Order: sequence, then C-alpha cells, then structure tokens
Amino acid sequence: MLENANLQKQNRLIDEYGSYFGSIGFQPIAGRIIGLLSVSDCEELSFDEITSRLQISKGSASVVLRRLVAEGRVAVVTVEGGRRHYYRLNQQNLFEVLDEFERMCDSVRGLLNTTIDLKADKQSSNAKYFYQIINTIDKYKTKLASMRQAVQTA
Amino acid sequence: MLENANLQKQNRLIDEYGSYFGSIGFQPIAGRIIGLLSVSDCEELSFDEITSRLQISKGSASVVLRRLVAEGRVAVVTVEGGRRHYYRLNQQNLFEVLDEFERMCDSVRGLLNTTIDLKADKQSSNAKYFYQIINTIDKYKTKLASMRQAVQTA
DNA sequence: TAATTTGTTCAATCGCAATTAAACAAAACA
DNA sequence: TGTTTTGTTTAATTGCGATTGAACAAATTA
Repeated sequence: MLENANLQKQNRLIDEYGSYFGSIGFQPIAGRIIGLLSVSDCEELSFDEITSRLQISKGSASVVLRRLVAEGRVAVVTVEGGRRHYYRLNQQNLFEVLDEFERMCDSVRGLLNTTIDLKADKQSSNAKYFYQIINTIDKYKTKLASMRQAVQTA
Repeated sequence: MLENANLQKQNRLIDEYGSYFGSIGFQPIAGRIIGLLSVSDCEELSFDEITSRLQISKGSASVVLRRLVAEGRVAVVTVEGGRRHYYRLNQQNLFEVLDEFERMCDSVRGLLNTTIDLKADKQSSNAKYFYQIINTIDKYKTKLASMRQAVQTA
C-alpha cells in the first residue's frame, strides 16, 4: 500500500516533468522519459521497463530515446554479452538552464538589433526602448559569464 | 522600389518574431503582431491595418489582441470620438527576459526538489547531481536579484 | 430610421506534431 | 537451423491548438 502510494506520487511527478519539458519545446514523452529516469530509484532502466512503466508504444520510445541520446541527455549502457539496452540520465551539464537562458537572450538581442536597423527614425520611442533592452541584456550577459566561471572553479 | 525592399525586410523580420515567440509558447500570430508593432515605423496601428498587413482574419486578430492586451504586452489607444481602436507596443517591462528565466529556474528547482523528496536513497548518484543543480540555481538567483537592483537604480 | 463601419463570437476546419501499430530486421539462443 | 527476444522503421491515425469564416452586435453616421 505504502509502496503503491509512492508509485503514484512518482507518476504524478513524471507527468510534471512531461509538462515542463513540453513547455520548453520537447515532446511530452521525452519529458516523461527524462522524468522517469530522474525519479526512479533504480537509475538504469531497460527499454522494456521504460515502455511498460510509461505505457507508451515501442515506436515512440525508440524514436524519442534516440533523440535524447543524440542530444546527450540520456546515456545508453549496453551490458556485455546481453542484447538488452539500459538507459540512464546523463549528468553532463550543470548549466543547462543557464545555456537556455543565454540562447534566449541572444535571440531577443538579434531581433531587436535588426529591428532598430530597419527603423526610419532611430530616435523613435520604440527604438529607444529597444536600445535600453539591448543594453540591459549585454550587462547581464557579461555578469553571467563571470558568475559561471566563479561557480565552475569553486 | 527601395520602399518595397524595406517592406519585404520588415515582413521577414516580423516572421522571425513569430518564430521566436512561437518557440516560447505563443501563438505564431501573437508573435507576428508583436513583431509588426515593433518593426513598424508608425508606432500605433489600427485593428484594420494589423489584419491587412499581416493577412490574418479579423477573428484571429480580435482574440489574440485581447490576450496581448490582458497580458500587458500591447496597449489600446481609443481616440476620443472615433470608433476605431489603435494598438501600440507596451514598454512596460525591461526585465521580461529575466522574469522568464527566473520562472524557468523556479520550475526546475521545484521538480528537482520534489524528486529528491521521493528518492529512497538521498545519496544516490542522481540525487547528489540534483542537489548540485539546486545549489547552482540558488546562487544564480541571489546574484541575479542584486544585479537587477543595480541595473534598475543605475 | 436605414446604412455603414468596426469589432466580437463561436462553430467548423485546417495543419501539424505526437503517437501508435504492425511489419520488419538483427542479434542471441536452443 | 529455426525460434525468441529486442528494438527499428514508417505509414496511418489521433488529437489538439491555431485559424478562418460568417453570422452577429454595437456604435456611428446620414
């Protein structure tokens, strides 16, 4: 019973992983797989354990796992002599959220820069506003870079 | 001709706004409207100018504009005596990108925290990894807060 | 009042990513 | 060798948000 309640909590959490990763552009299933590999007490799961626990088709699991492995989020463990593949969370990038943030900043900065370029009046209200935002972004980016170094060496 | 080339550049840029905002969970049309209001040399556009320039239906424009206004991204200007509504970009939040980032951090932190809670072995490899990430996020958040203040008062 | 402009509402449709199912391939075993 | 396990491939389906279209409402003008 207690065992069961814990499994339910895990399942709910796995769905939250799915929602979160869905919101940042992943397939829900990709998020749920990452969730399962994160939540599960056993940290290496077979293909079969993944499909049966998440109730997803083998096709989905195959395609999504290949992507996750290619992106370096998940690692494959092939036990010598066995034909089964095991999957585990790849603990590679402590700064993933930061990287995502910097990419967003770069996108926004690029858009605003091009926008100002096209403006007939570079002193227009919006143009000035965009200059301010670019300025702010630049300040944050330099500071983030130094902070990242500090955390890395600490 | 030159006039025309510039319009085309604007249109391409507007589509890039659409793609970017699409990637962060907006309807493409919402992004394109924000793009138009950002790019256009005339900074206040009527409902009709928006639908005809972007080639979108009145229905879409109506729904999306209502959302954008509710979210505070776009402001309505109702000229006294006229029946027409004008829309302009709302220059309210210089830290929008930052806010988005902090929300992402909070989501991730919450997921990881709950995940550790459910772990049978809090010393497992993944659990330790999650502790590290939470730690890193916390450091960044405090530093970001002080940086934000510095930029705001500067 | 009737006619026009301006915008809203919502049922229907479109388009596309996510997912499945089932046939297929490859490796291990008996 | 045939059989079983394990995973892949891809055509078809499903599901759902985005978008349209057309009827409708409200305000304005004549």
